[in-house]
Amino acid sequence: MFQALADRTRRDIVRRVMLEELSVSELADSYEMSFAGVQKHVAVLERAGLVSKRRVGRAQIAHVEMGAIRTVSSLLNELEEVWRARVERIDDLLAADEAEGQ
Amino acid sequence: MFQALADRTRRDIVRRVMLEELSVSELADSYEMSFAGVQKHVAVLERAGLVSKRRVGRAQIAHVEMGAIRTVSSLLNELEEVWRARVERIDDLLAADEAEGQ
DNA sequence: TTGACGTACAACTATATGGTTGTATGATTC
DNA sequence: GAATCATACAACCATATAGTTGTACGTCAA
Repeated sequence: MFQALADRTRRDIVRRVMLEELSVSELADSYEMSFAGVQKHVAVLERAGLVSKRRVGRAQIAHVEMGAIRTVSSLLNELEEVWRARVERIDDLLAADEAEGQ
Repeated sequence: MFQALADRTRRDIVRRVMLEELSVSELADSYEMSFAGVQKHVAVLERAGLVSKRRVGRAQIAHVEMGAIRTVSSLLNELEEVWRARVERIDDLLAADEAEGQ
C-alpha cells in the first residue's frame, strides 16, 4: 500500500475519488497523461486494495476503500506509539539515575 | 516521504532505528545486502527528512525524525477527516430528501 | 605513521516503474 | 446489426530504483 501511495498521481486519484466517486474516464480527464495511463494507476490502487470499482452501465465507478487508508494511517500511528513508549522508557531511566545519584 | 517509505528495507530501518539509535554499520549487520546498499537506504531516508545522523567518533548514529513520521501520519488522518466530512454531507442530503418526501 | 575501522560516493547492472500506442471486448444507442 | 463509448490489456520504451563492487577519506588505536 505504501508502494501504491508512493506515486503523486495515484495519491491525487485517491484524494479526488474520496471527495466523489468517479468513473475511470472522468478521472482520466483530470490528467495530462493518456487514458490508459490513468487506467493503469487505478488498477494499481485496486490491486493494493485502496480503491474498488463497480460497474454502472458501461462505466466503472471508482471509490475509496477507507478501511485500507485507515490501515496505512494506523500503521504509522502504531509507530508513534512505539516511539512514545521508548521516550517514556528513557525518561524513566533518567529519573532512576537521578534518584540513584542522591 | 511516501516514496522513501515505499521500500520494505527502509521501513524496517525506520522501525529499528525508532526502537534504538544505531550506527550505519550496526544497521548493515541486520540485512543480507552489502554495507553500501544499507548506507544508500539510510541516505534516502535522510534526504526525505525521516532520519538524521550525528557523528560519534568514526560512527554515524542514525535516529528517527519523529516529526516527519507524524507528518505522513497526519496527512493520512487529514484524508480521513475529508472522508468523514463527505459521509456526513451525504447523510445530510439523505435526511433532507426524506424530510422533503414527507 | 601505519593499519584497521566506519563511512561516503562513483560507476555499473538488472529490474521495476511510469508512460506510450494499438488492439480487443462489453455495454449502449441508433 | 453497426457505430460508438468506456474500459482492459498487451507490447513496447525510457527512466528510476535497488542492488553490486571498487575507491577514497576521516577517525581511532597501536
